[in-house]
Amino acid sequence: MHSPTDAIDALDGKLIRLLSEEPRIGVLECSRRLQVARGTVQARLDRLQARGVIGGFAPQVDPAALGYPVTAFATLEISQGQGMDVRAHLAAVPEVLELHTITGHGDMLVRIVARSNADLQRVIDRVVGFDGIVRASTAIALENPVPYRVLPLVEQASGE
Amino acid sequence: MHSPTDAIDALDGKLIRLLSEEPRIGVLECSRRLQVARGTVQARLDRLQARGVIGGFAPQVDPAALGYPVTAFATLEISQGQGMDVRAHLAAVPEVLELHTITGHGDMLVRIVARSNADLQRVIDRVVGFDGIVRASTAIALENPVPYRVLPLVEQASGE
DNA sequence: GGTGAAAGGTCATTAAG
DNA sequence: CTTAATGACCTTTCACC
Repeated sequence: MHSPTDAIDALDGKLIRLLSEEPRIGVLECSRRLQVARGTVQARLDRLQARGVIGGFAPQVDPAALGYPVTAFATLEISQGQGMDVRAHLAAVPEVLELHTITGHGDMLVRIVARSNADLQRVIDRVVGFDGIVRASTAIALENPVPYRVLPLVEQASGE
Repeated sequence: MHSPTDAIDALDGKLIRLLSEEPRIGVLECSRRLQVARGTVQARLDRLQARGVIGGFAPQVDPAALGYPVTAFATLEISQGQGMDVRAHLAAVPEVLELHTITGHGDMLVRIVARSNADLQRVIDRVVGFDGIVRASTAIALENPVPYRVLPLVEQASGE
């Protein structure tokens, strides 16, 4: 980390956008489309990965296509001092895709998936069936008008 | 959607896990490690992508490394009939990474990021500054004990 | 820049449901 | 009989030195 606010420039932004839209193209093809030398692209990619801007190129798996079309968000109230145990418990549940601790009364926000609305009950029971979880409120996700995205942010950060 | 073959088998699961852990290895290397023919790996990959199980191989961008280390979740209450307008408005905000409609009183759940806690105020103002948004409550994400993951689900779905 | 190596495609054969 | 896996061959393309 060289500077505290290391920003990315326009070339970085274009590179990320290009790779996001057509991930299977290689370094050489990128250099052609961006009108820069291939070494430049290679260097930028290495730098972006070294700085953690690009985490990796893992395949994006869709839980719905795996047979888990139901998404829900659960807010959990945790009793004092039980946080770590609850984390370990939640991390052991495959249907727990994501867990954040949030501001509030020792609260956690959990993203869970299930095979059906009926199955969601089973998942919730498993999630909240643990000492230290005082209260839980669940909201089922109906639609997803804006699926997870980062590109608009990349373009803003790179000043395009 | 409810096709009888929407399950993945053990080979699919191992393939996804292998590609998730080491995305840089190619099809040929996968075939060697999994002890199957290269054509098999390619056929499985094509099938997984055709069925939507694997969405793509886009680079994973970390908003924090982009200069947006603050994550928050906002729950919005929408007045009747304004849903579509609100969606378009939220989709136009780069800091809005994700938007779900959820069960409740015409509610939406929004995942947003900001450059700092102070900057979060600006983002929230922009998010909620729109006719049709009746009320908003925001929770700042403090820690992320379980970052978004799908592998445990893949292993469960493939019966490993 | 040049070169060894992979990706991507097709094919016939074989195995299994 | 339908679907899938396999190994062989070929051409283009890329990654690495």
